[in-house]
Amino acid sequence: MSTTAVLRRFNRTYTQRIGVLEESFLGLGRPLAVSRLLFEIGATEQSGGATVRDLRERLDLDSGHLSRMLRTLEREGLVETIPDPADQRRRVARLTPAGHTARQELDDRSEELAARIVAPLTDRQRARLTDALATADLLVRAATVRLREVPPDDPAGRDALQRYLDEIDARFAHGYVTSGPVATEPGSTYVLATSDGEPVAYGGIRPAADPTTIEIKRMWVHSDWRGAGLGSRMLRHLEALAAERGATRIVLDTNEVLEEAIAMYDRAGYCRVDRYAGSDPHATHFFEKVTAPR
Amino acid sequence: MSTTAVLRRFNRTYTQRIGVLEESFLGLGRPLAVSRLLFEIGATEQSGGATVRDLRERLDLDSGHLSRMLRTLEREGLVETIPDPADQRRRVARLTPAGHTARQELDDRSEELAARIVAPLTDRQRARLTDALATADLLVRAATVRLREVPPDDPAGRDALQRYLDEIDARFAHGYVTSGPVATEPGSTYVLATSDGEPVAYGGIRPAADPTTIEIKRMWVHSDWRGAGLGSRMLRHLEALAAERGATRIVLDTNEVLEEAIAMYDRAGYCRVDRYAGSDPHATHFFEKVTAPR
DNA sequence: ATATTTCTCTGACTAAAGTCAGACATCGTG
DNA sequence: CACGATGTCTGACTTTAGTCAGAGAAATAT
Repeated sequence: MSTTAVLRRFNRTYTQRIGVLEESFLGLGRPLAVSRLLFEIGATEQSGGATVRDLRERLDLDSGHLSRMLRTLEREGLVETIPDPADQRRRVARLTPAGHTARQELDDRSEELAARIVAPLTDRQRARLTDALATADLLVRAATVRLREVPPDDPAGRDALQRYLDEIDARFAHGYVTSGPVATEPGSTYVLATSDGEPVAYGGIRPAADPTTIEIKRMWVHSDWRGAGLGSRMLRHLEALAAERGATRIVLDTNEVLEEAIAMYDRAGYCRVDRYAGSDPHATHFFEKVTAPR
Repeated sequence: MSTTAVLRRFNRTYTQRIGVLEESFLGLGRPLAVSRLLFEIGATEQSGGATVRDLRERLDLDSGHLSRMLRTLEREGLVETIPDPADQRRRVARLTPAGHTARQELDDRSEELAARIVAPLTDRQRARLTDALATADLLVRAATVRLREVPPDDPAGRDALQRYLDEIDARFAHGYVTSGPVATEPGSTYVLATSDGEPVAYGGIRPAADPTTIEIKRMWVHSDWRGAGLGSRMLRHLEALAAERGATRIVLDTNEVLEEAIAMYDRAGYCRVDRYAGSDPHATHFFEKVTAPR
């Protein structure tokens, strides 16, 4: 069966068998959406609560609708909203002690529901299901990652860049001298991949000396996401951008400590070349790929 | 990570990433539930349409609610309902030509959505996802199969019984003499497992001569469902019923052609014994299991 | 033939979800 | 400090969902 057929069949099974159960199980007197909201607020607690805007985006709700649900939860004494000290227009929602209790209850119910669903399975089946769902989870997440261009000084991009540097630093036995944030170069473009708003991959292109050559810079994939094909997807995306800009040759450099990256470049059809002009002084491996002129 | 944790995480991923997409994609002006209904009616077309009762069960809807949705579809000219010739109280719903078109459109959209979801994946990833979802589908279905007691003359039970006999017949090289429907024996209980209303497993118990012994009869698992652990689940269920009725010993017989069944009984702790009184004349293998008295 | 059960339908609701316009406060910028 | 942008809220809806009682027709049991 084709992937789409399997996906569609699974979707039917899933919504029918599990979606339905969920609603009847997690209601607890409240409408399901309100329960979900309570849950979501709780999920952001350690970072000091969520702003209304965050919640709206995460749950994809209308502003009026969300506001009303927040009032409902406040009336029940489960949530309190206070103005964000950093910006008084914003309001952050936080759970009250009673809210924590209610959320814990929800969590318990959810756990119980999951336990009930898998209860009829044998240990071996349960292990197979765990495996299958973990794989599916990773791949569905990977498939729905969003790539978008960001300015070089975008905070999420900066964050990704910092992690990239940290990792080289941590892996680099000889102590890597962080070169600090790069200045914006004309013609360079950076792309950020996010999942649930979290940066999961980053990379960019910049023109090289030769006008038909473009250099790929600062490719990074979040460590939790290695092996999900995100690296090659980002690479293909950047190659497409380079092609749009008329490049027929792509170069890039990397450091020997980034073994997975090197393997990926090999797989993606890059050839090892000598150090090229303009490469990073700390780089140890150099690649190029010549693409057919359009 | 535990199975429940993986299941819950997957559930979040799935509803957030795919559930949401689905609604925006498959609405097409109609409320989603109406679209689903249209789809479901179409799915039963080759068998001459679905009765209202069938639809109600499959979609788990209130009678009034469903009736109104059917009127909506009729008003749009997509569906027509006619009294069931076999039973004039029932009504069967069928798609009109326009309904077929609308359903096809839905189907296309659904296919397109699925294709879009998997588009960013590489071939290898797609294959992994297909695998994982097919496994998860089977296991989720298996986990949510419903077991219920049925009277010996329940039509679904009869159907299951017939398939059981057919299969022995087909496999039995020497030509099996079908013994016809068994008369209801006092104290016997039959259990039917259904998935989407389809019988997928069947079995029953009946008291043996010895009052502390109960015999398990007519265990059958749908061929599509072998290997999903349904057989052992049914077996455990019947054993529990037998225990409730005070049995401390369970016997059963089967035919050598049903190899998987024999393997299952071995795995489930049954010992091979000699032919016992009251066993089926065509049976070739006999088992017993002594359970601790309560 | 009468009573009972089964099946679908309508009426009359309540609850939840989702929309849209605009009020009001606050922030950043020139 | 005026001005546009941003962020949240309320009011005033419309649409879907979901419930429940009971009417009326047809089948089945007594």
